[in-house]
This record gives sequence, structure tokens and C-alpha cells, in this order.
Amino acid sequence: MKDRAGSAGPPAHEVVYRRLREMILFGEMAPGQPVTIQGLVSDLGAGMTPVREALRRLTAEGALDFRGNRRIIVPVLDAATVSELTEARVALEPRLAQRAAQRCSAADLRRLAEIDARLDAAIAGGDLRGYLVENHRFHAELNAIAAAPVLSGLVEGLWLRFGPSLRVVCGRLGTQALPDRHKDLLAALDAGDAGAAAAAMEADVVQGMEQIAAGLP
Amino acid sequence: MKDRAGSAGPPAHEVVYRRLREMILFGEMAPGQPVTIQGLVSDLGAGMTPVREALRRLTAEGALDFRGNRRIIVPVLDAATVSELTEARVALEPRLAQRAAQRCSAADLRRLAEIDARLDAAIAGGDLRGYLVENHRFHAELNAIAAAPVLSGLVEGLWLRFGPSLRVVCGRLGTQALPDRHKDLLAALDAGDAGAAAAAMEADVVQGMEQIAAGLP
DNA sequence: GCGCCGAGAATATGATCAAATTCCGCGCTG
DNA sequence: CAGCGCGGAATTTGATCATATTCTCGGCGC
Repeated sequence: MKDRAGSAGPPAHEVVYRRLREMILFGEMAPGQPVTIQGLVSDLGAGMTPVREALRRLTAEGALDFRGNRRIIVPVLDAATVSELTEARVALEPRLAQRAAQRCSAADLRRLAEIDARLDAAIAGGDLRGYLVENHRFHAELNAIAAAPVLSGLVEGLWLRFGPSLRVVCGRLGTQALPDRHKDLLAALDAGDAGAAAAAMEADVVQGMEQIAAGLP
Repeated sequence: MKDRAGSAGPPAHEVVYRRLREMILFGEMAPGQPVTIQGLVSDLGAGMTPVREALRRLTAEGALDFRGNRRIIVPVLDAATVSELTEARVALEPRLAQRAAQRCSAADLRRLAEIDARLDAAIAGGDLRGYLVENHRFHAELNAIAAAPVLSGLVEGLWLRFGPSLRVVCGRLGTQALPDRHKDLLAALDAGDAGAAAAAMEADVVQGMEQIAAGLP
């Protein structure tokens, strides 16, 4: 028996990888939490090999941390790492926003606005996970519009690194304290103003990362 | 029998990973070349599982390309990808040079100068692989001095992507045509001039990537 | 306090299964 | 009669699993 019955499409390691990625991005894993292969094998009902490969992939992206020789944990960010992540995001994401502003169609803009509306609803409803999901989706959609797979991939990797810590910070502050900086961004995209889009993105990035830095242990 | 007798240090998948990484960086793999698990198993004398995990890690970093569902090849760069890689490198590497300039000690500088001397020797001697190795080592050392593991890791991933193509371009042009832009960089580091170091790095990056872009099929 | 021992967890192996690619022969068409 | 396309079988290759081996960590005895 190799594949679960009928699901011949996506390989198991890919499925496990996506599942773990969501768990990391949307706060189902706490920083510092140890990640054991066998635990995931029983939790996800997958075999050992796919789990191992997914973990290897995630550690390669920095989403998980090889602690010592044989232990994997969800990374705990320190001030220096947050600073570096901020620097990297500031270096990359405004460029993506700039590209997106130059390529954004009316349909793209409408889709972004819809996501942002759901994001507002999540904030209003105190739905933390919904906020994290829609916020990520907003940025992912923007990156898709930018049509820059290399840059987008780098940024996605960065998001994986601070996902767990972002969840902790937001959980502590509550969704009411979460600002929505996307309005400036949408306006800039609507106007096709690449410079303004980049500036708005930088503000969003810096503001978000400062929140994480402020919530460090 | 699992480990080679007595060598308990590095796990097999790590060894395989490092070996493949060198093969990619220093031109032992041609762009477009298919990479098969079984081929590597017999070539490297390793087991199947370590090879699989190393490949998964490299594909996660973009160093190898999942073509279709079942085929892995060394990536073939197109103009858009080179453009993106250039943009990413320009966004990141000058910042690392800047950091390095602020932290560079006399011993660091001496080490860099030694590497650069070997690089010059490789150019003079027509030693292509030596050029690639020392050029990479120069930048790796600089990144280590910058003490920014996140940024350095991102940049290392970018180098893996254009390694094979760089090799092709250099092989076509010959080592005599390879410029050495590191002198400006060393001077800036010696002077502790962070801005000049960043500018020199940007020039080096742009020049190198233009060479790759010019050599595209 | 230090070293030894056992339990648990991770690594590595090889076998095995499924899918895709390739290749070859057959029939069809010009 | 020769060239071309197509269908299926064989081979190649990737994915998964069960298991053996080794390493690490924690407790226990000296």
C-alpha cells in the first residue's frame, strides 16, 4: 500500500509540507515547541518518510530549527533575528509592491479589496486565525500579482520564520489592537503609483515587525 | 551497517547535501541536466534516503527544479529569472557588505585579501574551478563577517540558483575575461566606509549578473 | 558528584509498489 | 513501398514503508 486509496494526485510529502506550513503560518505551533517526527506521524496519520522530507524542507527554509543534532523545534526569535528579518523584508517586499503596482489589473484590485474586507471582518469579530489567514493571503495575492516567483519565494520563507511569533504577539494584544495598513496600499495600487505602493508596503512591514520585536520575551 | 565505522560526526544526508551543493556551485552540474536519485545513489555511494532528503532540501532552496511530477533537473535560467535574481542580490548583498564594513577586523581583512590573492592566481592560471571556488569563498567570508545569518542564508540560496549558469558563462568566456571587482570592496572595508562597500558590492553583483544574462541561450 | 544503563527517538537501509517515460512493432496513409 | 502515428509493454524512476541500528537524554547506583 503506497498511496491512501484514491488520492493519487499530490504526493504525501507535499501534503504534509503544506499542512505543516499552514500550522506554522497560522499559529498552530508555538515558538520553542519541540517537533518530533513520530508525533507528526501519529498526528497527521502519514508515514515517517514523508514527514521527514517535509521537515527537511521546512528546516531548509528556516521555518523550523535544527536544535543540536537530533532535535527540531519551532524557532524562538531573538532581537537580532527580528532585526534581520525586518531588514530582509524591507529590502524585498517594497520591490514586490512596486512591481505589483505596475501590473495590477482591475480584477486583481477587486480581489485584493475582497480579501481586505474579510480581514476587516476578522478583526472586528475577534477572529485571530482569520486575521492571520487573510493577512497572509493579502500579501500572497500581492506577490502573485507582482509575477516575481523568486522574490515571492524568498518573502514566503521569511513569513514562515516569524509566523509562530506573530501569532503569539497577536494573541497577547488581541485583534482590536491590530491595525490595517492595507488601505494606503490599495489606494496606491489603484492609482498605479509604484513609489507610493512601495512606501506603504515598507510602512506595513516595519510596523508589523516592530510589533513582533516589542512582544519578544 | 548504517554509518561508516567510527565516523559518527556528520549525518549522511548532510554530507550528501554539502557535496551536491558544491557540485552545483562549482560547475559540476550543467543547466538542464536531469538529476536522478538512483544516479546519485550509485555515484556518491550513499543510501537512497539521505539522497532524497538532500534533494528535497536543495529543491526547497531553488537550487534544483522539480520539473513536472517526477523529474528533477538543474535549473535553466531565463532572462526574467536572471533579472529577478539580480534584483534580489542588489537588494540584499550591499546590505551585507555594509554590515561587514562596520564589523570588519584587521584579521578579517587579511583573510579576505588572502582569498582574493588566490582568486587572482586562479584567473592568471586559467583555473576556472579555482576561480569559482575562491570567488564564492570571498563572498561567503564577507557574509560571515557581516554576522547576519538570515540575510547570508538568503544570499547563499541565490548563489545556488545561478551557480551552474555562471559556470557555463565563465567556461565560454575563459578566465582571462573575468574581472576582479573585489579591490574596491577591500579598500572600502579597510577604510570602514560602509557606503562605499555597499556601492562596490552592488557594482560587483550587477556586473556578474549582466555577464550571466549576456550568456543566456 | 560522576559514570553507567535503559528507554525513546532519529537516521539509514533496502525492499516493494506505482507511475511515467520510452521504445518497439504494427497498422494506416500517401 | 516507405514514412508516420499510435498503442502497449518493458524499463526506468520516484514514493512509501517496515525495520534495523545508533545516538541522545534522563534516571539510577556507586
